[in-house]
Amino acid sequence: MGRSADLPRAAGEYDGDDTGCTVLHVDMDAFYASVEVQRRPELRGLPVVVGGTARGVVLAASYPARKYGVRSAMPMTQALRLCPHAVVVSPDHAVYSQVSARVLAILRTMTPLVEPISLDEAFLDVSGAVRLLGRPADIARSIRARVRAEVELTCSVGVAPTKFVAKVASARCKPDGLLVVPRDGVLRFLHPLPVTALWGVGTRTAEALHRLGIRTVGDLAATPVDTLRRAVGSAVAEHLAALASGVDPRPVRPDEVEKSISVDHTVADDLTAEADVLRELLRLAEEVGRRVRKRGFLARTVGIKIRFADFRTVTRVRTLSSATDSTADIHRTAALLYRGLQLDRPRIRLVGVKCEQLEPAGAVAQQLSFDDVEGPGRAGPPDQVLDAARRRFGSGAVSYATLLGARLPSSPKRVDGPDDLAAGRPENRFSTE
DNA sequence: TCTGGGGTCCTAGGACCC
DNA sequence: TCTGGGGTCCTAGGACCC
Repeated sequence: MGRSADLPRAAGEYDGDDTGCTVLHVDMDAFYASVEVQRRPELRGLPVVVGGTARGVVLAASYPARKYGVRSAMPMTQALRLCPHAVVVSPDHAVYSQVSARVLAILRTMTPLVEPISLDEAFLDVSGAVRLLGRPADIARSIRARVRAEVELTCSVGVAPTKFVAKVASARCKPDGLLVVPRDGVLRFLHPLPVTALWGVGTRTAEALHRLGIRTVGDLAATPVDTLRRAVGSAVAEHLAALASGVDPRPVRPDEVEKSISVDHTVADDLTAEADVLRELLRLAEEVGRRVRKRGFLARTVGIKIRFADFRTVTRVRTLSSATDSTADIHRTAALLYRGLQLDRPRIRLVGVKCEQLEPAGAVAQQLSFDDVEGPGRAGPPDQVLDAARRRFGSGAVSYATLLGARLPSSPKRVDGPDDLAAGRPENRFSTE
């Protein structure tokens, strides 16, 4: 999403010689904004900013908007100060996913070795495709032409011997560009770049490096690793030293398995009452549980995240005695962790729920007991019924009565009592709207 | 200026076992 | 009676990426 450092444009600098290149990095240009312009052609040429609420950040900015200094991840309020006449569009992830799938389908006709990084970015290992499809640079040109013709969007492609260099190359030729960095041009290409171009150098690490007088990738390459270790820790030091000398052994991995599933939400108005927080935790637990079940996982660890009005953030996790995919288990654990914080009159802006230590549901030995014939922690029929109803009737079709209560405050005589409401306890009953 | 939501990886301390 | 070092698991926080 163009989050890397703003690098000077250098299209064509090394175009042509693709000796030693096996990796392509394909990056859609201003992806969400471009999709919105495509859906509404009257927006073409206008500053378009895709972003959520007043408390949100910019998810994508069209190139006309970038002329005003608007960037991804910038607070929405700041973006609108820079560009007051920007057209603000709410994100529509379902549509972006569909467009992304069409792009990925094109990439997979080139090679099965496609590693998606996000909806708008992917790496390709084309080392096995050259005999069939031609040189890496030709494959890159072919991808750009087909994405333009079939999806009617532009992308930029970096071609290089490693993932990291391919990624920097695509950032350097945006928008609508192609940049090839041959093996013997890697150091010449990397060393003049600012250290912030390195993968793994954010605000903090950049500060630490600047204190050592390191400003460019070349400076970093010339610094002893021991010096780096003292400044940024050994793992980061070794990682950066390798990247700066052009070494990046990470292969393109087409099938990464996720290690955690989480949902968090910044509320429009800070929460103060425990009942409201617990109700939000239930809503999030439902969502996380549904996704864990959809992926066929069981989770051994459940965690919460709480961010206060002053942006201080705390996390708590608990490892369960047996893995679970049940909304009730997830919510019960989340509520326990929240109560354990013993907060005194908190003002909370963000609440999150996370499942970790995921295991394939089939591979986990379920310990059966006599009074729990479904197996401890396993989703009982209610979760599955809810999941099925949502698939069939839409995500808003069914919900826990406690959550409905939040939307229907005046509903008369409900099935769950005020105690349940206060506790935000998931009842196994559900309602259909 | 006032900071989303989805993730990954690293560090460091403490518990516990051998 | 006092004390060692290594390995693994758990937890909290932080940096970073898209």
